[in-house]
Amino acid sequence: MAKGITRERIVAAALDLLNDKGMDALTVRALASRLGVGAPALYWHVRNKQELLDEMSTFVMRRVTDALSEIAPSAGWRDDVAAYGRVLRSEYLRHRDGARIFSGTRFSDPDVVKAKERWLERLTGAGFSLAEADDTLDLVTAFVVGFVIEEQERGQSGGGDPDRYSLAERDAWLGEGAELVKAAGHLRDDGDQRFERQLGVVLDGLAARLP
Amino acid sequence: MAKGITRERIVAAALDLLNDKGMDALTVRALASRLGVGAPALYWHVRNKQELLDEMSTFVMRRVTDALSEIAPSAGWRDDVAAYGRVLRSEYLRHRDGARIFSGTRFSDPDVVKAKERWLERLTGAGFSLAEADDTLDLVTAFVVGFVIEEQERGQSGGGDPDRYSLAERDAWLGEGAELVKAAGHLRDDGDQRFERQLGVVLDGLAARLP
DNA sequence: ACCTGAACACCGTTCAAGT
DNA sequence: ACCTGAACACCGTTCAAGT
Repeated sequence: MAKGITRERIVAAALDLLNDKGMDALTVRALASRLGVGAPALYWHVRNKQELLDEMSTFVMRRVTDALSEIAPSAGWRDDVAAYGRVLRSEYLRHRDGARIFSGTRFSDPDVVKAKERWLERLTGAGFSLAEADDTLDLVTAFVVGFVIEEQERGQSGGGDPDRYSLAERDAWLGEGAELVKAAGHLRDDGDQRFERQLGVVLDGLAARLP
Repeated sequence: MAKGITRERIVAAALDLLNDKGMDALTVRALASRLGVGAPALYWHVRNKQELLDEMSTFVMRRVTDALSEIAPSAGWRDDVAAYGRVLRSEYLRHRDGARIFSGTRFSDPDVVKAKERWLERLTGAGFSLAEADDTLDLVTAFVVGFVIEEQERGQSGGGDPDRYSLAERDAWLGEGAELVKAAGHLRDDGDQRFERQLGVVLDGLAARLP
């Protein structure tokens, strides 16, 4: 039943399965059964599991570039770069462990890479040299990836150690001699706010490079 | 022969194996045979594979904090934070896929977390509020993690597609309509230099938050 | 062209048994 | 206390065979 397996349906089901059960449970057999077929059936549409993972990455990155290209160029480079960072973060957040799994992966689709062109145009148009524009995108990407990896690790830490991040338990676990660490833990606010603040710092640094 | 397997020897051998053969080849059986014992022997010293991976993370992070505490406080916060970033990067670089594997992981040793205390002291002493100091360390950590993930992915891309990153092939693969992307690719310099430049941007942004 | 059934080599883990 | 041998359930992948 529900036949007509296609490459796209496989990728979509794989992303669903990843969100439901996590990376360890993303197995060829579980994926196949979710699609109502036997495991070997998938090998007709996909060379091997690695190719499936690559396809998933490409799908996610294509969503990123689609979302990015829907952003109308705004008043200045600062808002544009901020929007870039926010979109990248929110697309990573859609998928369990998205930043760790889908960052720094090679792309099997040239269009994904070519989407960078528009952003280099905007930034060089705003007064950045090409090298600076390239650095800018790299830097913001690196920050977002690192930020969301931490964020997702903390969020869905699931399973083994549920209240490692409960403040009281954490304070006790830290013991003596870490008063600032404890106090900082209690100050720690919402992920969105921390992201905006830290993104602001990066943008300030970039602004300092412009005439 | 060569008995006397201990927890530390297991972790060290696991890190060696990771560097030699990569994450996929880091299997309990391969690790055991490298230590001259059968696979079940490891389960006397370690509860399961996840605990082994946690122990590896803790080991790596302890090296980071050791390296960090050997840095004498310098003239100003800027050099201190720069040194923090450089040490974190170089320790990640010691291990294949180090940034992806060892970032954002939970720590099984309170001392590793407590090492943060010294850095919060330095930064608050330099005029940052506690919240700003916490943001500062988070931001630099996030940047380094994201940067090194990309760097290591590119570096040892090994296996399947060896010259995806050869410039000529890449230009051809990109096709038409991505002239800035191509030009930026040719401008791209050494990883150390890109790291220092981008770290400098982050530090400039942090400086803008100080009185 | 697309899928199944059976099989292969390998994996993490357990457990009785040895020393 | 520490390790082995044999076994279990599961994994990715292949391949002949079905339709």
